[in-house]
Amino acid sequence: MKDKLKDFFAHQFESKLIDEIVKVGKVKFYREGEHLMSVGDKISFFPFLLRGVFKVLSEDDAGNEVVLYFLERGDTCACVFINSLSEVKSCIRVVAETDSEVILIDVDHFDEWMVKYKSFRHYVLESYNLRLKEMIEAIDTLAFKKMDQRLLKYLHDKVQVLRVTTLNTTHQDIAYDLNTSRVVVSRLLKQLENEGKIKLKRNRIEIFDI
DNA sequence: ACATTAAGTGATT
DNA sequence: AATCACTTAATGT
Repeated sequence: MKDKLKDFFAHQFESKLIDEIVKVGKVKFYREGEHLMSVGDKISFFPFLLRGVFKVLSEDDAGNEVVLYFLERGDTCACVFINSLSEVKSCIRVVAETDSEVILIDVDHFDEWMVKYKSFRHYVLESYNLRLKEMIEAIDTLAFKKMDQRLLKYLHDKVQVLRVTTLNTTHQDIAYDLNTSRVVVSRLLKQLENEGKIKLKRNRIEIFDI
């Protein structure tokens, strides 16, 4: 297991840092649908995603939720960084899209590593930048795009991160992720099917070109 | 065969 | 684009 981790980080971090990660990190498995973090959770660790896909959602008091972006191998949750420094509670929900493997590091190491390791600083700033970009993209689609375009982006993103052409999901689940109604999703999907872009079956969507 | 859940559709706001 | 009310289709027991 340790060698596996070393290989995983080898191109990213200096070896001393890798040793520390291996020493203090705890590897954890998440089943599809399990929460890595819920709204209101106190953040006591930060994650490196080793395998699998997570989706990051924003959720309000009324229970409305919207998918912001997906996380994949090598990613981390930048929202955590903001919160790592102070004792803030999570403003987002992170849910496993597939069975996943994560290495968790206690936030206590964060400050120290930021000072000690250049590669860590770079990694943090880079992923922060990346998440910010995705966040802006998410805001953009939410504010300016109509539902048909939002659905297209959703399907596109999902196919990309999961590296599949067939999604095993229901119209209702998509509706939850986009915070709209099932009927609307069904109609828009039907339209895409008529355009020859997808093929619909029960609990399944085959995607040809998006 | 029957019940349950997913998906399709017209009409209305 | 949302909601209602209803139908049809697929799937599990």
